[in-house]
Formats: sequence, structure tokens, C-alpha cells
Amino acid sequence: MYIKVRKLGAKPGDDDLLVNLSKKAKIQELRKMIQDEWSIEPEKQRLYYKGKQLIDDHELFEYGVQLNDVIQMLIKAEDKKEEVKEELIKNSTVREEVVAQSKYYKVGDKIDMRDTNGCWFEAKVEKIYSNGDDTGAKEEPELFFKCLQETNFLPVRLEVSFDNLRPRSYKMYKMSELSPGMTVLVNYNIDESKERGYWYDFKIAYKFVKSIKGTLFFGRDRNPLENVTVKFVDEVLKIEKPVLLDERVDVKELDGLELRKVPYYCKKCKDVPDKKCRECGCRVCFGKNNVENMLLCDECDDGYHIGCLNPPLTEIPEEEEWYCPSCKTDENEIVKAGDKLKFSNKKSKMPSAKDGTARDWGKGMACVGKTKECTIVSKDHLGPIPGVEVGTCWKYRLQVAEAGIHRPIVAGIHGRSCSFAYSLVLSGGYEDDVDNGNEFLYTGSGGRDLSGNKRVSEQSCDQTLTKLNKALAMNCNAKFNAKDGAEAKDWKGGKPVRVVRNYKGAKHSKYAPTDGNRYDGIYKVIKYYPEKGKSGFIVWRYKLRRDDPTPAPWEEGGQQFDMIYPDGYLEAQEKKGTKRVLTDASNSSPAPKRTKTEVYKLPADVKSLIDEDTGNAKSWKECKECLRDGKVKFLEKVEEIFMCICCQEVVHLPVTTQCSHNICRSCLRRSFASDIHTCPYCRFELGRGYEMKINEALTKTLQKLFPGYETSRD
DNA sequence: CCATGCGCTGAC
DNA sequence: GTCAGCGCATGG
Repeated sequence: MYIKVRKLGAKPGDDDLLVNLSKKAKIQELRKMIQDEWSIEPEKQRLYYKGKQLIDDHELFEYGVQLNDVIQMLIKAEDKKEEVKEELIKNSTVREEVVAQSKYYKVGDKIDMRDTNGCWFEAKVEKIYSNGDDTGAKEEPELFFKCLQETNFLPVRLEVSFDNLRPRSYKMYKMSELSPGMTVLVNYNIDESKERGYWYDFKIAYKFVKSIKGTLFFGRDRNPLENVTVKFVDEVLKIEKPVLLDERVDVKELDGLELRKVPYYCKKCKDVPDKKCRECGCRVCFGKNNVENMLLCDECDDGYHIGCLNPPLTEIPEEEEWYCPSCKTDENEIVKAGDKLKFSNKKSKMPSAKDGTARDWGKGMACVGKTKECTIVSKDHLGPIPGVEVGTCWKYRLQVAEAGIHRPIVAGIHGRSCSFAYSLVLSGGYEDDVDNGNEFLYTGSGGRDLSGNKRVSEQSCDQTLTKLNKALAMNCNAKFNAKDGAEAKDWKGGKPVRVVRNYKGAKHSKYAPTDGNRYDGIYKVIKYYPEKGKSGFIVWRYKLRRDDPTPAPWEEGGQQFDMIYPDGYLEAQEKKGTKRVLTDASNSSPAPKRTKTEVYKLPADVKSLIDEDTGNAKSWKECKECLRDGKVKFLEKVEEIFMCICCQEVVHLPVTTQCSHNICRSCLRRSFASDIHTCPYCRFELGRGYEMKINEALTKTLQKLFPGYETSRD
């Protein structure tokens, strides 16, 4: 498995260290590799993953580190005093606190406070005290300020020194007011410079027409990060200096000032208020309301309304720690927060946890998990996946799953016995398959002895028409018959099945790709019947025939695209290659060629439709900027731009409002609470009895761009 | 929770 | 080339 190490503040991809490690590797092994490559002693490496500091003697696996994940590294400062200071900023001390007075701040003040990453957060002063320690601040070095973050979500309480505190910024600069040399407060994302991030101090070096470039200060030591381009130039704030209480003038602007934008707390629901969310909402009711009565599990971080618990609680429990019903079961194993990592019950029960396994399972691609998930359509979506073309090739099944084409990683059929089959893979794993390209005979699953933790085996008993076999039978446009099977009179009326061919099918089929997995389009079940297979046991057989407007890859006009590899895979292979050359001069296999991205040219019909859609001229302009990055990137952008704010999917029968927002008509209708209709996105008043006119041009464009768009909903 | 599964690769 | 046997995703 390969992962990346990135110095805190480095640009993604710029100076990332790609390391090939087993997921069962210990943290010290990772440190050793960092030392070898970057000459940074292990003691000086502070490694972070998902907010946890990585500790020696634990495996990457235990922290849940996955393929291509990024480990952040902060290089520890030489100075011991600095560390003490950091601790002071971070944790409250248990020593006696004496209430104290500040010349600059009083309790209740709206301020900005800086955390150890150098990010400024809106907060209020809760308490000012001294405990005899020196905080190292220039002014009022003896004082500690206990501040509570102001946020719509879960507030953090920090105790900061004078230097990490200042009056709340409120003045928004106009572009014309900015000039080189100014130090301002900006929004920036250190990991993904194009995304929204947190708020940092920033010194302007250059000013361009629509952007500013300069130095960003981040981290505890205000490390300068040069050549940073700020994306959110409309949100640049003036930094306020501390003012003596005697000289203070009240700032009216602070009343009713909205909180500054920060990255979504929840990427799933994009923080849309009142939208129920199973990610960030209560685990029982999915509601996000009533946050003050929501308990967070100290183990899994999931939230629960006290009233939703069984039995419900009437008030927040006194104890500092609380564990949710699903984590509480292994109480004796729970380790205090900040203490060593807890060994999860599940992981300790896995076969690899036992000694005696000679083989290291964590190295290759055999046991890695998904790093992406297809959310364009739901898991039970029938038909093509918008944006995925016939002829698309992926190296691994895992990627096919991530693309949403065929979700299981091993199983050949994806479906639900209570509905239909959605997709299948022809991989030559069953001896009774017969592949003639436009038509093939597929074999059901089961009838095999999988004991001994196996995934495949030879047939050893009769198959039944249940589970996945039943699901695939349901696609056939005929009355379900679990005894004799059935045949469709009108086969095209059956439910669509996405079909993938795997290179292993080449054993018996000339239609299989030479490598990887290829999406071959939509097929339908003509008939299904039980029959004695080559093994002598009964298998269920399914006859499928292609029903897809796009020519198949083997037909005239059909296409087969360049192989898609997992992110970072080729780089990792390349690296392995060079390593081998260094140690063993005999072998120098060239690294696989990278595929060049080809500029995508819009088809003429799409182009004119886009021109017709004047209401979205600005949005389309933004999308078109991605054309040079290729078709995939362009479509991703279109998806992003034209996502409905209510249902989080590509807008369906969209209405374009006067305020230039696109919302599904059904979503818009649902959002109207009173006679006065407002835009659910920006609250712009659309007027009484607003006529929800569908944007025809946009609808048609989306249909053209995403095959299957029409059927992708309802 | 448990059962299922047309992948994947190191070891032999 | 063959094959044992792992974590993972998914459904029930």
C-alpha cells in the first residue's frame, strides 16, 4: 500500500513523499522511511492523521490509514520553551486559577482566537485568569484567556495567551483597497488550495486584477508559506489590533455579523440547515437540531440526542466521558482520550491479529479499501451511471466499484433479492459461462463451499434461485418462477443490467479485454433456467442480450479508452521501479506510460444548448474553464455547479431562479413554506405564486452530457 | 450482527 | 504457473 507524507503547509503534490508500506507497518517504520528520504530524525517528526497524532508501536492499520491517504507532518521545534508554550495554549492546567483583569479585554468580548495551526476562529472571552505561569506573550504574559468558539456546530474551548487573541475582524476589504505590503485575514485551504479553508494571516506581495498572491502564516510558529494565491478575494478582512479598554469605541458592525465561512463540517449534507443527515446528525433521528442536547460518543464521535436514546436521558450526564450504545459494549477496553490508541474489538478479532500468519497482507492492492464513493446515483440505481462511457477501462475491480458501475469488490452480481440486479461482471470465474459478445450466458452465484475464508471455490452443491440469483431473475420481463425459470416475451422491457468484462474472461471469450475491467454497456435478461452444469450440480443460467445505443467496444464505431489506474498508483510503481534499479541493476522494467489528458471539445449541439441557457451564462463559463482538463474533469465540474442545493444531486427538471440558482422543481416546490416564495439557497424573494418554469435548455444539455440522466432519478 | 463473494498477490 | 487465504463491501 502506498501513502503520502506531506509537511504541514506544503502544497498538495508539490513535495509529497510517496512511501510504500504495508498497512500493518508500525509507525516507527514510517518514521524511518521519512528519515531516509528527508533526513529528519524520528524524534523530530510529529505525524498526524485525521486529527490523531500517530504514536510508535501502533500499526497504520490501527489508525485506519488507507491507500493514498496523506499523513501530515510537523517538524518539532528545537526549543523546549516553545513546546511548553504550545502545551499552555492547548490544554488547561490543573493548577489554581486566579481570576484576573486584562487591560485590553473583558469577559464577553467578541474576539478572534488562534489555534495551534495558526487558524483564527471567532470566539467569545469566557474567563480571564492567571495561574503564575508565563505564557510568553509580549503583553500581559501572565494572563490566560479561556475562550469559547462561536460556531453553528460543535464549539471548541481554548485557553490562549494574549498573542493568540485579538478583537474580532469585521471590516471586509474591497479589491480596490488592497495593496502589496498589507497584512490581512484570508480564507485558505492548506491541503486543497482551490477549496474553502480556514482563516489565516496573510501578507500581500502582489495584486492582480482578480487575485492576490503573497505569504500565508500558519502553524504555532507562524511559519511563512510563500507564493500563496488566495482564491476568496471577496472575503478579505482587516486585522484588528488590541485596544485598551479605556480607549475602546463600540463597534456597531459586530452586531448581527454573520460567521465567516469555513469548510463544511459535513461534506455529505454541506451543512444545509434543517436537512436531516445520517452523517452529522443524530444517529437515531438524523436531525441536526437541538445540538445542545446532543451527546457525542467519545469513541466513535457519532452524535445522539439525549431524548433519542433508549432509554432516553432527560439531561446531559455529569461524567466527562460518554459512550454511545454501540461502543459501550466493550467498556473495559476503552482507553482515556489522549491516551494510547484503543485496540478496536473488531480488528483484534481478525485473522491477521493472530500470530503465525507468515504473510503480510497489508502491502499490495489485495486488501485495500475504497477511497472514493459514487454518490451521483444511489446504490440501487438501474441503468447507466451518468458520466461513465461504454468502453471505460479500470485496472482493478475496486475502481469499478468506486465508479459506481459495479459496487461489490468480489461478487459477480450486484443486486437485491427484493428488487433487481444492477450490474454484473464477466470474469470467467464460472465454467458454465458462454460469451458471444452481444449475447452471453451467465451463471448464478453460490453452490460452492467457501469455508476456510475463501472467496471462490469449485461447485459442490446445487445453486438456488435466492439472493443475488433471484435479483438477476427479477430483471427478466416475465413472471418470476423459482422452479423452472422464465423467458421474456418482450425482452427489451426488462430491467437494465450494467455489464463489465474482466480480462480473466479471456480464457473462454474473445470479447474480454486484455487487461483490467471494461464497461460494456447495458444488457437485458432474455431468459433464465436451472440446468445441470459441467460440475454435475444444478446451476442457474441467464441469457442476456445487449440493449445499448452506444456501439460495443468490439463493434465498428465502438471505443475502448485508456486504462484508468488508482490515484497515485503509477507514481508508486515508478518509484518501486527506480528503487529496484538502485539495488539490483539487472532489472529495469520501464514504468507504465501515463495517459495524457486530452482537451475536451464540446459537441456542436451541446454548445448551442449552452449558449441558449443565458440564465446560467456565468456558471457555464466556469464549467468551460475545465474543458482543457479533459472530459472527466469537465463533467465533474458540471456536476458540482449544477448540483441541487436541496437534494444534493444533479438538478432534475431544474428551475433557474432570478437569483441564478438552479433547483429541482420538485425540491423547490417542497421548500416553499408560505405564500411568499423565496430561493432556498439565498432567500431571495421570488414573489407570490412563483411560476416554476423548467429550464429546458439546461435540461437538454444535462441529458446530452450524462447518458442516463433522465432515468437516473425516481 | 452474520453470511456471501467471478479479487488479489506473496509464497511456493 | 498455481493457490491459500486476507480485508473489504454489501445485503439480509
